Amino acid sequence: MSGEAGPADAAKTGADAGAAPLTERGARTRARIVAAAREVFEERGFLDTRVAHITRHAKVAYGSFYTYFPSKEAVFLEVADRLFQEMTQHDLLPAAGPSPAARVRRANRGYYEAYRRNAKMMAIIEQVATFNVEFQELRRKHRAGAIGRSAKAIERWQRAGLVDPGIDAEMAARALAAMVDHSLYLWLVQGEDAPDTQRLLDTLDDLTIRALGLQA
Amino acid sequence: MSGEAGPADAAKTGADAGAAPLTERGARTRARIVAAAREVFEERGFLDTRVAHITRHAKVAYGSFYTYFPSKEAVFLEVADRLFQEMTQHDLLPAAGPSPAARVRRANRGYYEAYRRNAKMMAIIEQVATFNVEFQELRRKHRAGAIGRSAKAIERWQRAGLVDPGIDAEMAARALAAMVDHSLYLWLVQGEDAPDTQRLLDTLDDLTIRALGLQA
Amino acid sequence: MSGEAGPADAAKTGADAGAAPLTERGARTRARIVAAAREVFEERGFLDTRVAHITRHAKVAYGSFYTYFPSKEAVFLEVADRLFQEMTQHDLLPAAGPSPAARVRRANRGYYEAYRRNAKMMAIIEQVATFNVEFQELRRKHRAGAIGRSAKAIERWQRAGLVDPGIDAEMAARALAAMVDHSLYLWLVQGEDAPDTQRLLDTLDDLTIRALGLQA
Amino acid sequence: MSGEAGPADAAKTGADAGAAPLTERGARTRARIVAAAREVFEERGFLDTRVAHITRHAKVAYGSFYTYFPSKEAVFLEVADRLFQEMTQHDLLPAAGPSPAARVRRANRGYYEAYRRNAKMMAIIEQVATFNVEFQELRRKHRAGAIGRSAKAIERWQRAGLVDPGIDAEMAARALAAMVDHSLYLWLVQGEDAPDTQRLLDTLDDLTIRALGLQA
DNA sequence: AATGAATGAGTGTTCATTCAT
DNA sequence: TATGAATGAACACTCATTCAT
Repeated sequence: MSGEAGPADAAKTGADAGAAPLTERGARTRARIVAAAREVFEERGFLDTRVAHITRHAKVAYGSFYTYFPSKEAVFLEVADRLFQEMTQHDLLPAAGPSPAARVRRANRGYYEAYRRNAKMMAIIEQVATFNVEFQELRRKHRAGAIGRSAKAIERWQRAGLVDPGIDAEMAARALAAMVDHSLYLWLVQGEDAPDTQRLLDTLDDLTIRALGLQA
Repeated sequence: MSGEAGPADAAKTGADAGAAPLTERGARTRARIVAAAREVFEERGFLDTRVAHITRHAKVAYGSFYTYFPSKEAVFLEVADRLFQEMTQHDLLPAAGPSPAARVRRANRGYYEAYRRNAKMMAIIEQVATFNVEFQELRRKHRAGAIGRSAKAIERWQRAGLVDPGIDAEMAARALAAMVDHSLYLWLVQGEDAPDTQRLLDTLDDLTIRALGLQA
Repeated sequence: MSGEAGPADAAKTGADAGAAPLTERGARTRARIVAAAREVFEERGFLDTRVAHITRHAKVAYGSFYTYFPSKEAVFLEVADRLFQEMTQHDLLPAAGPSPAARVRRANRGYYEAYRRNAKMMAIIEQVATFNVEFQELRRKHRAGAIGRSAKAIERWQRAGLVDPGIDAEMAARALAAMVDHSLYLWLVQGEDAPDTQRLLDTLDDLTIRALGLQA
Repeated sequence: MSGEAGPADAAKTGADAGAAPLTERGARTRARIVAAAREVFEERGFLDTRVAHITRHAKVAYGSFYTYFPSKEAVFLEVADRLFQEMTQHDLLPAAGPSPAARVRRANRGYYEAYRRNAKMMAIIEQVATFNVEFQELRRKHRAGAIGRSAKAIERWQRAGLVDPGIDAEMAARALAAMVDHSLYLWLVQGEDAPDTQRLLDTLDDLTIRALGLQA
C-alpha cells in the first residue's frame, strides 16, 4: 500500500473502485474531490459527512463523486492511506547518527509534530477503525511496518550491548508504540486535560529511555 | 459517578433519562432492557444496534424502551457506567502488601482479566467515544480516577525512595496507563496478531517496572 | 401457496417480510396498503410504481409500507398470489356434469371472464415474470396446478373413449392452456386488433374441441 | 419493416435515431455497437443493461453510443427488428410441395429451431413488450405479417377441401400461432419443466393438425 | 405500564444523457 | 468522429421517536 501508491493502488483498496481518471481534467477533478473529502471529514467526522458535503465543497456535481470513488468508504481509505504514509515518514531514521536516546527523542518529536498537524484526521481514523474492517486492515499494515522498524532498532541496540537482551524487542516495540500513540490520541484528540505538552512529551521520551535502559 | 451509582445516578448522566420505575414490575422491565442492551451492543456494536434489537432481545414491547430511556445513547451510558465501575475495582489495591513490582504485576493482570472478560464492550466503548461528547466526558472521569490512584502510588514510591523522583508521577501514570490500555485494545479488540498473550503481559509488566526503575 | 394463504403465508413468499400485523388496526392498515398497491400497479405497471405512490394512495405514511412489506416486490407477490387464486377458481369444475365439449366451453368462458376482469393485473404479471425469478416460480406453481387438472380431465376422457388415446394428455393440456392464455393476453392486454371477442372465444373453444376430437 | 430494412429503416423505428454513419469508419463503429448491444441484452436483459456495458463490450467510447443511437431503446429496436426478420424467414414456405400436415410440421420445426437459436433475445423481447409501446407496435406488425400468411394458407386449404370451412381461418391462425409461440416461450425461456422437447414439438404438430382436421 | 403501530425526514447510490475537448 | 468526464434527478429503504389504545 505504502510506497508508489497513488490512485491506481488506492483503487485496489476501495471496493469496486471508480475508474482512475484517464485525462488531465479527470485527474484534477479527482484531486479536488480527495482534498475536499479530507477537509470535510476533518470538519464533521466520517459518520456525519455526507457525499453531498464533499461534492459541494469540491464544487463538482454530486454524480462526479461516483465517477472516481465507489463509496464514501473508498475516498476515506485513500485519504487515510496518504496520511499514514506521511505519518510514518518520521521514523525512517538514519541507522547511524546520534545516541539511541537522542534518536528516540527525535522520533517521538517527529511523530508528535505529525500527529498534531493531522490531529483531526487521526480522530476520524480512530472512529472508522472501530467499525470498518477493511480499514482496520489498512491500519494494521501500517502499524506493523512502523513497529517492525522499531523492533529492528531495539534488536540492533541489544546486539550492541546498549539494551538489556532480556527485553522482548518486538513486544516492547509494540507496547511503547501503543503508549506514545494513545497518549497523543487522548491528549490531542480527546482533549484530555494535562498540564502542558512539554511535560507529556518529556515523559514519553523519559519512560521509553528508562524502559529500554538506554543511556539518557 | 462510580460507587453506588445505579439508575438514579445514570439518569443524571443520560440526557433527559427515562423516568425511574416506580413499581416493582417496572424495575424488572427496566433491568431486562439494560441487560438486553448490553448483550446486543456487544453483539453488533453501537452503530448497528437498533432499538428494536434491544426490545426484541429483552422480550418487551418496542414502546417500552422509551418508557425507561429517552434514547439509545441513554441506555448505552448506563451500560458503560456499570462497566467502568467493574473495570476499576481491580486497582483498589491495598496500599500495603507485597513489593511495588508485585503490585504492578497484580494490577496489570487484574486489568487484563477484566478487559478480556469485557473485551466486546470495550470495543463498543471505544467506538462511542469517537463521536459522543457526553460519553467522552464520562470516560474521562473514570480514567482520571484510575490515573489519580496510580499517580498517588508512584508518588508514595518516590517518597519511599523506590522510584526516581525525577519522574513526573502524574504524566508517567497517564502514559503507562495509555500503554497498557491501548496494548490490550489492539490485542483483544482489534485482533492485532502477536505471538502470544503471556509475552504481551510480561512485557507490559517488565516495561512498567523498568520505566519506573522498580526492583523487579 | 394457494389455499389458506393470507399474510403469514405470503410473508414466506416475500424476502424478509414485514411482520404480520398483531392488532386489528394493523390488519386494517395492511389491507389498505395491499388494495392501494393493486390499484397503483394496475395504473402504472410494476416498474413505474413508486412506493410513495402506494402509500399516498393508501393514505398512510411512507414508512408504514415497510412495517408490513420488506419491498415493493413483496407486496406485488401478495397481490399476484391473490389474483392467481381467483383466476384458478374457475377450473374447479365438477367432474360430472354436461358433455366434455360443454365443459371446455364453460372453462374457457370462465377463464376469459376472469382474465377480462383482471386484465390490467395480468399485464403487470407478465411484466414481472420477465425479470423476477422468485415471481416466475410462484407463477409456475400456479400454472402447474391448473395444467395438472386439465391433464387429469383429458386422461379421464381418454379412458372413457371420448378422446383419442394417441394424444399426449399432459403436453396437450400445456399447449392448449398456452393457446388460451396467450390469445387472451394478446387480445386483452396487448390490444391486438381482432374483429371481435366472440369470434376469438368461439375459435378457442372450437380448436380445443377439434384438437381433442371431442363431440361438439 | 421486414425485408431490406437495415439501419435506415430501423432509424425510422427508433424515436429520433442517431445519425446514420456517413463514413466507412462510422459504419463500422455503428455495427460494433449493434452487435455488442445484442450480446449484452442477451446476457443481462434489457432492464439490467447499461449503456456502459454496451460500449465497453463494443470497445468504443461511452459517448460514441450517442453518436449513433438516441437512446438505449433505439438500439434495442434495431436489434429486435433484425431478429424478427430472421425469425419469420421460416414461414416463407413454398406454397406448393408436400402435404399440408407436412408443411405444418416443417413450419413448426423451423420456428422451433429459430426460437431455440434466439431464445435469449426472445426473452428480452417479451420483457420489453411489457412496457414499451413503440416496441409493441413493431412486434404487432411482425406478428400480423406471419399470421396473415398462415391464414392465407388455411383459406387455401379450405378452398381445396382439406380444412373444414366452418373454421374461422384468421382466428385459427392467431390462436395456433399463440399456442406455438407461448409454448416455446414457457419451455425455452421460462424454463418450464416438461419431460422432453420431442414430446412438446410432436404435440404442437399433432394438435395443430387435429384442430384443422388435416390428414396426418 | 405496556404495547405495537405510525411517522417521515434522511441518505447513499445509480445511470441515462449531455458536453467539453 | 471519438472520447470520457460531468451532471443531477430519481428512489428504495432505514430507523429513531412519537402516539393511540
